[in-house]
Amino acid sequence: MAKYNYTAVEKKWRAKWEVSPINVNDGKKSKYYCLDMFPYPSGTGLHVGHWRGYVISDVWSRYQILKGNYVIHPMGWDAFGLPAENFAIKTGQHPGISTEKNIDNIRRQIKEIAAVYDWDMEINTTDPDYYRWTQWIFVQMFKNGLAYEKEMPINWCPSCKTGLSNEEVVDGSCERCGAEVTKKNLRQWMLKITAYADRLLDDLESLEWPEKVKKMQSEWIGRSYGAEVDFNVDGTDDKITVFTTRPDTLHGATFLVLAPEHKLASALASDETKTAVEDYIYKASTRSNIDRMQDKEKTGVFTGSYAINPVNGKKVPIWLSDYVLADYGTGAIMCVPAHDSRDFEFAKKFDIPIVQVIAKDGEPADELEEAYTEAEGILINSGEWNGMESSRLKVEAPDIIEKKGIGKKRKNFKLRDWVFSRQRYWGEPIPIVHCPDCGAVAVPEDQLPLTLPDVEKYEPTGTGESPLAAIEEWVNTTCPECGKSAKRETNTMPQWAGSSWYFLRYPDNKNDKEIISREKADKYLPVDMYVGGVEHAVLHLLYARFYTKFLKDIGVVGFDEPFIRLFNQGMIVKEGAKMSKSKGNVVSPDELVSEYGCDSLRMYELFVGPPDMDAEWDDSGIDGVFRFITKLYRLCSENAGKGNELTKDMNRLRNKLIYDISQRLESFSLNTVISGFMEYTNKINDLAAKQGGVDDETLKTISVLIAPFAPHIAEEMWEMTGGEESVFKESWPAADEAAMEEDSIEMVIQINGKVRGKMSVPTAAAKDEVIALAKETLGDKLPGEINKEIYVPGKLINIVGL
RNA sequence: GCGGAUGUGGCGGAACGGCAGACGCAGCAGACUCAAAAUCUGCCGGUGGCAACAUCGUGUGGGUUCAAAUCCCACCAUCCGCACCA
Repeated sequence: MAKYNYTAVEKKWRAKWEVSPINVNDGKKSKYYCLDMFPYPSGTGLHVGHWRGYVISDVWSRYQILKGNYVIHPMGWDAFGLPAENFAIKTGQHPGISTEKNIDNIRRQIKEIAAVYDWDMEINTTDPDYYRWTQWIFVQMFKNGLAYEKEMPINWCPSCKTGLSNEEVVDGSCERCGAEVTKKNLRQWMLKITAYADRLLDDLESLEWPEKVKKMQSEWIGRSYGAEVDFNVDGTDDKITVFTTRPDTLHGATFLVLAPEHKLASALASDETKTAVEDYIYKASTRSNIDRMQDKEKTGVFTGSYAINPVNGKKVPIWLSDYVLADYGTGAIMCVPAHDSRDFEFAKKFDIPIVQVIAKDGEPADELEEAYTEAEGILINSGEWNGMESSRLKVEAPDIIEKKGIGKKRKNFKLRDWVFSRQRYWGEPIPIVHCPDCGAVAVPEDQLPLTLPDVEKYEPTGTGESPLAAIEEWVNTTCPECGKSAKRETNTMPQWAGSSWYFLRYPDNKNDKEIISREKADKYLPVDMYVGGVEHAVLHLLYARFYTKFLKDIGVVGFDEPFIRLFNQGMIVKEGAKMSKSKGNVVSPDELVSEYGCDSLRMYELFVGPPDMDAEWDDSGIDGVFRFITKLYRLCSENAGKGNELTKDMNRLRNKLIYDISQRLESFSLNTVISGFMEYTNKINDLAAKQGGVDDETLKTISVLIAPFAPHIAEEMWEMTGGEESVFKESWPAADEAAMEEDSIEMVIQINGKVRGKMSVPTAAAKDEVIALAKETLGDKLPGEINKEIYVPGKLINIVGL
């Protein structure tokens, strides 16, 4: 028996593809941009989980090639980052060296996938020719007022010794290392992502992304509509502005609460309350986020001052509490305990009056058991608003308040500006010079890239300065505007900087005049399909969308959204846990490839389960795919070129195969594509045994269909059946539905919904014939009295007795 | 607490409201072998039965329907996201 020598076959075809690429840009085909989230070149290398995503995108890319497209399918390296830097701290070796080594290893591993990556497009975020443009974008943002400096308390990771963005803090801990995040007052570079909040939210709708990801982003942006209302502080000229989404409940506001960090907080204290207030403010300032989040019970302190509710003139006490966030809205809220559960809890605890202003049926309750938070009901206890519908008033109140001159309409976002500077070494230097006379000045564009200098110590200082601050000859420079001596910015950019725009660079990666030519941007972008893990749902994907919108505004590109379609592949887990070096459950693809071949591993990666679901890895399962490939090879080698005739039965199978595979592939059901190949190969084998062989037409069809999944054996089969050029020069076939018709079909016979028999009927048979035949088949099982006969053409008959 | 996803044999998983368990792994039996590997054939949810067959069975409890893994309601478990955003 002919043994399938996958090693030789795979080697042979890789060499051929090298010489004559299968994905050619002839300028006439339409483009299809299929992108992987580029990897961080870690020292551990790839595991089978990484492979899965790359296989999925490669299958899709090869399918697009067969559909006649020119496919942009590039790969690169997101190579700035902490592991390389930490390794450098330990060894004293420049992080660029270990990075380069890791890239070489991972490139080698990725080449084992045999994906159709265009390696001429390769990029590396740590390459000065690349980060020149990362810096260029920053300069453009600076010039457009979107990059600004600010001294503020930021999230600080004491372990990484650097500031973090809001997005990088997960449950109060550092997204990277898990250390508890603290606050630190630092001068920071910020990006004004909030200027794009509306567009980032509204444009989500147009994207073909998983609903889950869209939802996560929209909640992260968190837009809400309402009003700002001014409360005068009784007996002073001060006023406190609050933000509320429920201005309809204004008459029910019986107290105000300010964040302890509010600028009036200590000024509001009276002589009697001074000690308690100062004490509360101090305690709040020292508590960590985690501490504050774990708080179940509300705390607070009365300031001793009162404010005047502007709609009814009532005096309401002003409290401080840390459940009010200083950096959202105005840092102060009006509290309507009857209609907000947090205010209710606070009012109960501190014995503050609760005034109901909305009643579901127009009748007030004797005593509220809990806050009624719906905006549905009739206004009561609300002066001129009495009798109005709360749902309507909720929408109209901002305008009414504005007309009365006691506040204004307002919308708010949860999204905060992006803390963009890091106090670490291994990142892009921020291209800014600080001049005592001119202030912050951008490094002129013709002087970019501003390259990362060598340092003696990579260790972060922990003082809020990056290691670059220690290099005097680098720090001391002259002002690009006035020429006087000045100092360079020593902070670096976060890792997200390079990944927020990399998809733009691939098609024009050697352009030394522009980030990308507008012509190429128009021709090759945006990305049609983006494949990667769901862990970037907010971070990377939000930042990349923001960058794209900015680049559109300055005319670099002509589109608003970088990624039209997004696919999140499920994680591969082992013993129920994510693969990691520390858990010791990493399965490397290297041995599997040498033992079973690339085609087998590719197919097995898909066969493990639905591509968007997590899947448990089990090495032994790959045997099944390997056996299938062996079987397929044997079928082909025993029959190819024998001149067997294409029989009607075989042609039916052939067309059904085309139909099923196409449908499953289009709907991204890649696991059932693989099982479909197995199923049909079994059937074709059986039929071949019965009729004495398989024809070349059928074998050719299989090789075209299987080409995206197992490209090597596909080429080999194509060649065996007489193909002279690559199978990828073929077109994806269309099924002939007429040829799929069976002469007879098997129908199920049910009595009262239970299967009681089966029968074969001619496809063309009419309803009456089928029912008569069913009754005959049932014989004495037929119920005496028949209530109903259900006939589902081509499927079943259900006879329902009385 | 809120929101989302998932729950089917020993295992991974199939199944436009229409034969539950396709396909594969593991297992069992047989063929070929001196033997093993490879390969091939058959069996492979539970219970009862020699068998034909019957009966139960898709997390739990209800419901809709001639017919429910699939639709509806309530609940349980696991995973993920958000978490005082006023």
